[in-house]
Amino acid sequence: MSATLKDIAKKVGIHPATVSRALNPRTAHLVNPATVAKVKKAAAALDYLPNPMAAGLRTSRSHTIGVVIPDLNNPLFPGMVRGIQDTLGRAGYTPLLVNTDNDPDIESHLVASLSARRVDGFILATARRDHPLLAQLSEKFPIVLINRVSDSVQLPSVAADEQHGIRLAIEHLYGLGHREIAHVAGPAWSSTGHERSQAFTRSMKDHGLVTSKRISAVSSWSIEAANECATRLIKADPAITAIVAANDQLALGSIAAIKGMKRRCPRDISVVGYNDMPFMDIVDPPLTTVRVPQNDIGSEAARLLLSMLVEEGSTSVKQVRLTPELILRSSTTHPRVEK
Amino acid sequence: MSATLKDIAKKVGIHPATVSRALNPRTAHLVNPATVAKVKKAAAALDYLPNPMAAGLRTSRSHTIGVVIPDLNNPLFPGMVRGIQDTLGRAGYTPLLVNTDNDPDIESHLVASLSARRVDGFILATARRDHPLLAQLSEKFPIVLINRVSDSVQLPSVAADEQHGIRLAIEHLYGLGHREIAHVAGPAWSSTGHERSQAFTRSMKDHGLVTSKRISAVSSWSIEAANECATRLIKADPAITAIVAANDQLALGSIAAIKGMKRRCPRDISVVGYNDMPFMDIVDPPLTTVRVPQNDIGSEAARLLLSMLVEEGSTSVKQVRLTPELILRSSTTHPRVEK
DNA sequence: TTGTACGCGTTATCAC
DNA sequence: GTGATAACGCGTACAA
Repeated sequence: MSATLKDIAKKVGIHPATVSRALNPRTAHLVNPATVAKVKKAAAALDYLPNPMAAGLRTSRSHTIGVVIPDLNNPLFPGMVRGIQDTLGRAGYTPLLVNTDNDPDIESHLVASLSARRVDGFILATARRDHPLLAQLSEKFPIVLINRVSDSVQLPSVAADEQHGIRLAIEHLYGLGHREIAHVAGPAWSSTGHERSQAFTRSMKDHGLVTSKRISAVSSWSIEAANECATRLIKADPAITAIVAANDQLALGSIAAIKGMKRRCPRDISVVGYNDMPFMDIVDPPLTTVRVPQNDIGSEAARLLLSMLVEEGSTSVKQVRLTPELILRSSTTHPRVEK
Repeated sequence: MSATLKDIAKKVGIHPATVSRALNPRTAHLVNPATVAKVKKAAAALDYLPNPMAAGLRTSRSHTIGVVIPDLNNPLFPGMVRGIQDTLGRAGYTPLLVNTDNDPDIESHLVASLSARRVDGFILATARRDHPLLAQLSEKFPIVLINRVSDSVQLPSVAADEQHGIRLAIEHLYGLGHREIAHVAGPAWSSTGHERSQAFTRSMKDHGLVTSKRISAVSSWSIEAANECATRLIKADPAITAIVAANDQLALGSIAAIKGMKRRCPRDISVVGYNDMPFMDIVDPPLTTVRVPQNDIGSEAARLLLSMLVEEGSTSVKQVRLTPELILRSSTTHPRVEK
């Protein structure tokens, strides 16, 4: 039990309402500066902490944001979550973090329980392209999507510029002399997988390169799935000299496939990843990859949501795209000269 | 604005207090089963969600737990956090997660703001061995320490059995034939670093091996620091055939040091890590390491804290130790036979 | 078994 | 510039 407004009021000899006004920055100007000072001193002396439940009950705002991600163990997310935590925290908001494990039922359940907690808004990082929940939810709450965009509903979002990222990868390979480039694509249900796959096709076309039979999608974002997928691609077309993978796990699987076929990366086949997860600089070979600014995505999303919380009226839907960069390491090199 | 008890009461035609009793599992037995049924139906129809702020204001319990970790980006923590989230969530509690970045000032600040949020308890994963905060905090709140124990105060904790983990590593190396084993220890201020270092000395003694001049502590848990540290150790004593590192990062730094001295791991020097971070199976060489059950540490800590919340009276301080296991990979082998 | 009455700590709206 | 008062939604001792 810590001190309350009433305690301070008693100590200073004024009414609790005045104490409330004095302590609230938005209303402090209505109060005599001298009494404000006295109140503040008394508050510090009693080490008063405002009770957010009482305030929330009155104002029906919890200063709390629901953050829904698939899985914290996926190295993609801790960076984003930190970005969110840091900017929300600075603004006096607390993120409530939950994991869906990519299960729509669990997701519905968790979103419901966050609603019960009276969150003031949501940041959603779930990856499915279509989701019935989105439309309903966005009518009741301010929402920001991260690391994905929505197909159906038009919603505020913060994501990497996938088109640009994939282009960086292909320009790099093209510059090294590669022409026979394949794509290990992400699952079809995934928003990022879909976008990167489309970006691949477009960028290849822009370079005058063919993609037919050179794109194959995995069923899940796993090393094993990518291993199979890449093996299939290489067997189907032995002329391939480079692979663009839709993320780092898929790149690692592709490298495993290359090794499994007794060929070498990058000597025989170059590989480019996507995301730059931790430790991608010390795998074998160190992975050339497109780095996504994960922290920035998180903090930008938080900023966007906070701005939506103040200007309720604004109808414009902001869709922020952050620019990725290519990190050059050892998994890419010139294609081997034919003997 | 969702429905309230009053709305349900009006719909059913009874008093709000009765609705409250009917909906609260702990008091439902006081109510006519027939009216309970009617109330539940009405609640579902209006999709009533209890307002936790109002309940919390009344009961002064927020059903919220402060979870304080150094940095979510450190791969050690996501697993523990998931364990915490999952078990707390099942019990109707919500974790409030904050990062200290190992800065005591930031930590004090965050703990204060979590207190302001009226958390019902704390799970602390901060690593410093001594911390003035602990004693005070533990008087006001139920606390569980994870991944560390406290030197000064006797507090409930959940951590890995470091003694056992280090012993596994040394027995493994000993069994391979190693006798000249060095230890790249963690920072002195770190609880785990300290414990593992002590465990190393003890286990070596138990095997009749000498440790003098074979232990050196890094100043931070970084690959670079370990690189320097291991280089120093090897230069000082070229007879060393194996290194036990206090965690995986230090193991990676040690391997880098070995490579940097134009020697090979494991051919010239074997290395054992600790933690089994993600991707340690695909670094070069794949790392033999002691796996800590991170999820279990988290869920066990949550369970412990929850039990403390119900039985306020209990004075016994539980200190749980979870058993790690050795993961055999390719960074260890027989010592090279002298020519 | 159900209704009454009150208070948790805060803030918004009056009136002075 | 400040005080009085009511209300946010819920839980609970007490009365009926």
